[in-house]
Amino acid sequence: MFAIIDCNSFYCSCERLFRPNLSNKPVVVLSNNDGCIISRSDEAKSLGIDMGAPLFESRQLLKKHDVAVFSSNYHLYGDLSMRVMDTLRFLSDDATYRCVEVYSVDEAFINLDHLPLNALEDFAVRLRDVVFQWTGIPVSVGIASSKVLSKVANRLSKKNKKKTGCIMVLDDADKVQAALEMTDVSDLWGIGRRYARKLKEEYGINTAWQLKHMPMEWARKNLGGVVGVRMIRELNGEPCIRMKDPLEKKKMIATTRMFGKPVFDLPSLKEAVATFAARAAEKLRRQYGAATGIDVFVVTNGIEGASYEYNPQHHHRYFTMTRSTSDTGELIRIALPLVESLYRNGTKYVKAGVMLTGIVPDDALQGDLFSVAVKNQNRALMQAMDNINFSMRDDMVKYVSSGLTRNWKMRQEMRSKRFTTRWLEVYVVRAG
DNA sequence: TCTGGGGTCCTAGGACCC
DNA sequence: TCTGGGGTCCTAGGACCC
Repeated sequence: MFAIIDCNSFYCSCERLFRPNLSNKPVVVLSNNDGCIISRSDEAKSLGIDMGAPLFESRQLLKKHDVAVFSSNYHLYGDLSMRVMDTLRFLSDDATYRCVEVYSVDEAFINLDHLPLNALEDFAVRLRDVVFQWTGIPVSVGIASSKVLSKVANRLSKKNKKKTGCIMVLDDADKVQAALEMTDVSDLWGIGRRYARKLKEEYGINTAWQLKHMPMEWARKNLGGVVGVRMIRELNGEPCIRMKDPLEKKKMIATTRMFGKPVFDLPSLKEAVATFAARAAEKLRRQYGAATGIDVFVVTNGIEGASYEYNPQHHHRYFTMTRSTSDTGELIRIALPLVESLYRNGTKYVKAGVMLTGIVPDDALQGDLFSVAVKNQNRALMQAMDNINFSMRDDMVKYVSSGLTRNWKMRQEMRSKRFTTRWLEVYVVRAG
């Protein structure tokens, strides 16, 4: 059996932790650049505020109902996420069973094969209560025989919190049937917009229960090949999506941002790309990796003076290196000519990014037959830089090409303090 | 007039997730 | 005026190999 533990309205719950006066009030958290609404408390949901709604469209509604609005504060959420995950690992004896998979910042799967069926409900209650007691974050727990079914259970547990207490265990066929019958295909984990529409319009399949009874061959043809087959099996309670090894490294690392305001000039664009390359390299070194490919992209949105229209166009350039590297300076040197070659005078740029691919472990750095012995990658320098930036302040030490003014920096006008990760911003209970 | 079979690797692009 | 960021997996098709 699998459990999925999901933090309720995670970002909002984090904000509320330090603003207890907001505990029954509507709260929303915005995406980077204060663009869209990406987390909503229950009270905000019931006001009809949609997930992903652009802020400017919801301003009226937010004001009318006195909704508390926060910019996203990833230092805070990341730290609280760690505490929740640590608690889950502790409660499930992860050191012994190696059974916790952190799936996202606010979700984790736990493999429960070592527990008897009749112990599942109690275990779920314990998870919910102890996590709340130790971290202050409310969670929902769904348990079933496959990951897809556990997601179904989790979702339903939140639908009617009073009745379920945010816990649902699908441990017999009747419960599974009832759950699948009340689940729309579009709410299944793995069925997105496209497939949901196709299923409904072309095949008249509306519920998860209907989908469960479709033949494998049909799924192979019409639902993305092996992915579709897996979906049918999972719906039938047969686990096909394995637990991921927590030691697995990322295969791609990206750092991308919308600009706070549009950029028209090349120097600013280069500054941004250099900054993103530096950030990406930092992430790369954190997993002891080195990259062989770098992809730089910019996003344009019409030309200066043209009337506003949201019609983003991506342009990118790729470069494959003869040997992998994790050196910030080297990556910046490669990235800058790429962005120069992309730049067109008079174009309005709204976003840019750097993606590192072809990631290999950095102890297996492949030498290059045609260049002199590798100069140790400036590794000592990189390490010193990372240490300073980690312990003091992001960007305490940086490359000049990343710029000093940074006019393109994103907007974050309503960010709360980094209560748990910055000494200067620690929560004050009593002054003096 | 006619032109094999079997395989690998890579990239682009689509679909999905939170 | 104004619409996030960071990932994964899969497939098709081209280039190339013997």
